[in-house]
This record gives sequence, C-alpha cells and structure tokens, in this order.
Amino acid sequence: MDAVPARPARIQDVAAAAGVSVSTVSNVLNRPERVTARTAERVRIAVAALDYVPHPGAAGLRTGHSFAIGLVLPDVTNSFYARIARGAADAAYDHGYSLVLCHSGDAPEREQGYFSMLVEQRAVGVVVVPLSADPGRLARLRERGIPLVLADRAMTDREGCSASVDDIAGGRIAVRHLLDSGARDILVVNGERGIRQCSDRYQGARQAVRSHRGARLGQVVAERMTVAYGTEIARGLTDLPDGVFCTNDFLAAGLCRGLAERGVRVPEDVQVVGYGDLDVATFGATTLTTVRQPVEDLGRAAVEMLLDEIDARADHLHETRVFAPGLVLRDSTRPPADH
Amino acid sequence: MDAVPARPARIQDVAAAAGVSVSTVSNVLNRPERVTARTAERVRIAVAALDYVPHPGAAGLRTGHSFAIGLVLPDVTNSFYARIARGAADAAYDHGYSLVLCHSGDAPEREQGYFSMLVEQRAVGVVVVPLSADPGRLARLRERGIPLVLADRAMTDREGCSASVDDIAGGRIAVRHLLDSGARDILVVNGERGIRQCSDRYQGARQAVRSHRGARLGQVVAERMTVAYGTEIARGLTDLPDGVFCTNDFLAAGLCRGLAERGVRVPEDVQVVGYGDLDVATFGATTLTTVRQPVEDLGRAAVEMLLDEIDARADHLHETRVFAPGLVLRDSTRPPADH
DNA sequence: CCGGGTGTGAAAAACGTTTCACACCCGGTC
DNA sequence: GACCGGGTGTGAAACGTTTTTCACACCCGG
Repeated sequence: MDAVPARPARIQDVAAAAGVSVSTVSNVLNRPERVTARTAERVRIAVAALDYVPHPGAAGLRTGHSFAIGLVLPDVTNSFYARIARGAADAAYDHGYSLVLCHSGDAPEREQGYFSMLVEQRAVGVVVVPLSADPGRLARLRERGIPLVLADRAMTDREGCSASVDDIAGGRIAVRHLLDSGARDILVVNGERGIRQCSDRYQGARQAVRSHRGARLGQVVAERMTVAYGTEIARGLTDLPDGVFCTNDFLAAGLCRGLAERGVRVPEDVQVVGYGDLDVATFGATTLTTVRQPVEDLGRAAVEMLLDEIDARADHLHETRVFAPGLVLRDSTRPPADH
Repeated sequence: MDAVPARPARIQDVAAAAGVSVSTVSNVLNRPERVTARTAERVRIAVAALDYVPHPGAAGLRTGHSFAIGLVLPDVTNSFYARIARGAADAAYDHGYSLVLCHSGDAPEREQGYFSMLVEQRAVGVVVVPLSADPGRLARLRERGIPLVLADRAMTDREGCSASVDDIAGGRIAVRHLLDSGARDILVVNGERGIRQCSDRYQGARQAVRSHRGARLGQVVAERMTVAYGTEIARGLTDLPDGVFCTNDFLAAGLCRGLAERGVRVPEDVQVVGYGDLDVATFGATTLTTVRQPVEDLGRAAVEMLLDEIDARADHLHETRVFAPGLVLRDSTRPPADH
C-alpha cells in the first residue's frame, strides 16, 4: 500500500514515531537490558512499522567495526575451493558476517589487488587460500593489522591461524587399507614432486608400507593429474602391482579405465584407491574407494578462528588446525580381511 | 620500519601533512580537475607517505552509495553456479565493486535471510540465481528499491534485467548436428519434464527434426540426471536409435558407458551429443560432443547490467539478455557431411 | 591604479549511528 | 525530612567523509 520509500527510515524517524529519544532507540537495539520493557516494546513497534534497518556504515563509523570478511582463493570453479567457499559462507552467515568473494584466478597481481580492496573496505578479517607459500605476499594485510587465516596451507611463521587437512595421514590410511585388503605390491601414482600435497601423501604411503612386513612400494609420476594421464599410465604398466594408490581421483578414474581396456579386473586383480572423493569417483564402471577430505570444515574453521581472533584480540592464541581425512569404501577395493 | 599503526590515517592527517585543508584533499581524490597540479602533487605525496585509504563507510554515509553487490545462488559447489560466480566476480572486480557471496543452499528461508542481510548492508544491487521462478520471493528487495538482476532465468515480469542462455537454441544445434552427421532416428534422453531447461532443450530438438524430412524423434525421461541413470537407460534400450541427444553430460557419459558394455560403438553405430560441456565430457573412453554454454558471460553480464541500472537510474532500460550456446565437437559424433 | 572576473582553496554542514555523561525520579535509609 | 543510590531516559559529541557555500588572492583590462 505504501509507495516505494524515497529513503529508508533513519533511527531518528523511529525515535519520533515512538516518542522517545534517538539514544533510547539505539539502546533498545543494542543494549536492551538498559531500558524498560514498556519503552522497548513501544520502540519495537515503531521499528516494525517503519521497517527500520540500521545503517551498518554509520554504525561502523562510530564503532570502528565492520561486518565484511574477505575470502581470497585462486578459482571458485575448482570444486575443492568451492567447497571451502561453501563452508566459509555458511560460517559467516551463522555469525552475521558477510563474505566477500575474491577470485584471484592464479594471478598474483590480482591477489594483491584484492588485498588492497579489502584494506579499503576495512574488512574485519580475511581468509586466504594462497597462491604460493611465500608469506611476503601477505604483507599488505599484515601491516594493516588485518587478521588473517590461511586455508589449505599451514601458516609457516606462526603469525596467524590456519586450517588444513593432513595429507600424510591421508596417504597412510589409503595404503593401509590396501594392505589390510591383501595387497602387498603397492604402486603410488603421484603428481609432480614439487606439489606439497603430493609429497605428503606419498610420505604417508611410505609410513604405512614401512610398518607392514613383506610389503613393497613403488612410485610413478604423472605429468599432469588428469583422467587421460591416468589411462596412459595404466597402458604403460609392465608388471602389475596388486594395489594402486593414486594421489588424485582423476588419475584413479583414468587408471581404472586403462586397466579395464587391458582386461585387468578391479578389484579382483588390482585394487585401486583414489584421493579427494571427487564426483569423478562415482562416474566409472567401478566406483572408486577414495580418501575424503573434510573441505567444508576447512572453510568453516577458518572463518571461526578468524572471528575468535577478532573477538578475543589480545588473548587470542594462534592455532594451526589440522583435519583428518577419512576413507570412503567403494568397489575398487576389496573389504579388509578380519583380524 | 614503522610499527603497526594503531589506527589508519584519516583524511585530516593527510591534510595536515600536506599543509592543506581537508576539503582540498577530498577534491584531489574525487575531482582532481578542481585543484592545481602543484597542490595535487603535494597531497598525493602525503597520501602515499601515510598510506592513506579512504574509509568507504564514511564516504558512503555522505554519498549514500556503497560498493557491495550481492550474489545469491543455490550452491557454489555446483560447477554451473561456480562459473556464474566467477564471471560475476571478474566483472565486479573490474568495476571496483565487491561481491558478497550468498549461498542459499536450496533453502528458501536462507535465501530470504540473505536478502535481509543485503538490505541491511545497503547493497547497491543484487544478482540472483533464484531457487524458484516465483517472483514473490524477491519482494523483500523490490520494496527496498534495490536493483535486481536474474541470472540463468529470464525475468518474468519485466521488472528488471536478466541474463540467461537459450536452451531452445542449444537443443536445436545439438540435434541439427546429429542430423547433419547422418543420424535420422534421434532419441532425446531428458530430465524431468518440469525442469524448464529440459523442456526447452527438447523443444529445440523438435524444431531441428521438424525441418528435416525423414527424421524421427523419440524421448525417454531419466529419473535423475546422473551418470548411473544414463548407463541404466543404455542398458534398457530395445531398438537402438542412430543418434542420441542427452540434455546433460552426466547422462551422456553414462549412456556411452552403457552402450560400450553392450558392444555398441560410438560414434560408428550410435552418435551421442551431451549438454553443458562439463568436465565429465572428457573423462570417458570416447570424449563427448556437447553443447557449451557461456556461463561466465552470464555472471559477467548480470553484474554489468546491474551497474548500468545503478549508474543510469532513470533512463535505464531493463534488458533480457539471452546468450547463444555453441557446439563442441569431440569423438562421440562423426564430422558432418559436406553439403 | 582600480575594479571585475576567475580560479583556488577553506569552513562548515550533513550523512546515521553509538556512547558518554548527565538529569531525573523514585524508593529506601539514616 | 534530607540524603543517597539505582534505574531510565536524554543531549550532545564524535566517527570520517563529501559537498556546498564562501572568501580571498590574483590577473588582466580599462
């Protein structure tokens, strides 16, 4: 029935409508215990009638507090990062903060551009999935004193919180499962050595094999971690292992297809474990046993640590949270033998 | 070398450092033509020395203008929506706006919650990928006069801009390609009839077949649009068509696998076209010819129309932009015969 | 040398909120 | 009966900008 209001109602309008002072309205909204139930009720009615919504810019001006937190990541299109974003968005929503999506797209200068933007916006904190491990690039935020949390990468210099998943443990449980299911000759199909995740997962695999007498471990490195390269590797294998751990589901899916082409049966002849529990794990003829990472938790935890740092300020302890991955059992491995 | 500044510099500090008035500093920053080059230079030096960054909240308070635009979508984890987000983020970045990620997660009440949040934040505009076609749910934003653009769905009531892809055209080019490549007995493997995209794509398929004498069209509806259901359908097919158009790449990938199981060769015996150019299109033994949608453009265009509406205000014309999909040729179809 | 026009910079108000300090009223206590 | 104190509410300043209005100095022509 009302026309579109030319301008939204201000606190002053509410005060006038309720017949109280501006400060009383503010008190009702921010410190209800300081005001009589009767007055508060009157004010609340006026608020509702005028559809009054406080102006956060003005409030922030006075309080010095804003409600924007930044999320900087290389590529939302990558499902891993998207899952981080989802977790972060959920946590931010739950706490009444808004999440500013910053898509750095693998370009360092763009990452820096976003950092500047977040500084300008007076973001209250930033969650970063960094492009590289170089902590220097975070300087722009640091020197402004903007709290910072790293996701998917441990903070190297103890200057902030971080949330990541334990890739060593992931490699360990993957290979331990192969061993428990009867495999003895294990092959790791890995990505490039330089990638931290890859070397960690391999290290976990080594740990598992080492603690199991009679088990052997080999490794082959794929140029790129794609389905096609996985297939390629399966074709090139000369003597077959009885268990394969691919450090990525794309490789695993491709490998399974390549094995099928050769008439090798999975899991009867060769058991395969992938990593990541990506969609592709369920696309193939035999679904993949794989390592699932609690990626949403990464984003959620990052935001929550950030908010803790903001609230606690002085007595906040930087924390390096490491999440444990889990195993998803599907058709590419046999059930473990009972002990 | 400086310690972390207790508080960021204000415009007043800059004025003092440069030996000019506050308003001059503001003029240098916002209307440089109103001030002497010499003075401007002095001010700029002071700005750099103090690392001064204007407080957007304070500025917005005065100007009534903010730099936040909202992006409301069902699920960032879905690659389609993620691509919209990427396009939107890029466009927002280019224009100096920040994008607030709102992850409604298929929950209407959460979508409403985000709308309220965006109203509170005084967002300057919102891009919505709506959960349902019901325009009533957009009321909260409308009554506040917040400009609104729909992505992936045409605005039904002409009350705003929208960006979407032409699914009818998509179905048409898919099936026309099958016909051009020699197929005559076409089967559409579709999703549920109620989904607008599905019925549009089927309609496009019908158009293509109709304008081609001697061609037949059949349809089978999959309960869900997944790889598994695609395989299921391939297994259940009694008399084989020579061309299949799946309205989704998951179905297509599954179908190809199912056909392979039966010893049916793709594309020699049956040609297959998918839809979406999802990752899965390149995962299988035969890569999928598919319809590629310019999804990033959707997000980008949505943001740009929004900004136009904000700038132009009075003389802005609502626009319904429809993007044309294209065909990606791969191994699941034969090359078209020359004419 | 004076007056008018022009261009440059300054002063001050306004944006919408929070919060501190204070005023008031009431009941209870000495 | 006066004082005190707790509980409620108000006034006003402050947050950091932008923008309008205004003053002043300078230059040039008469």
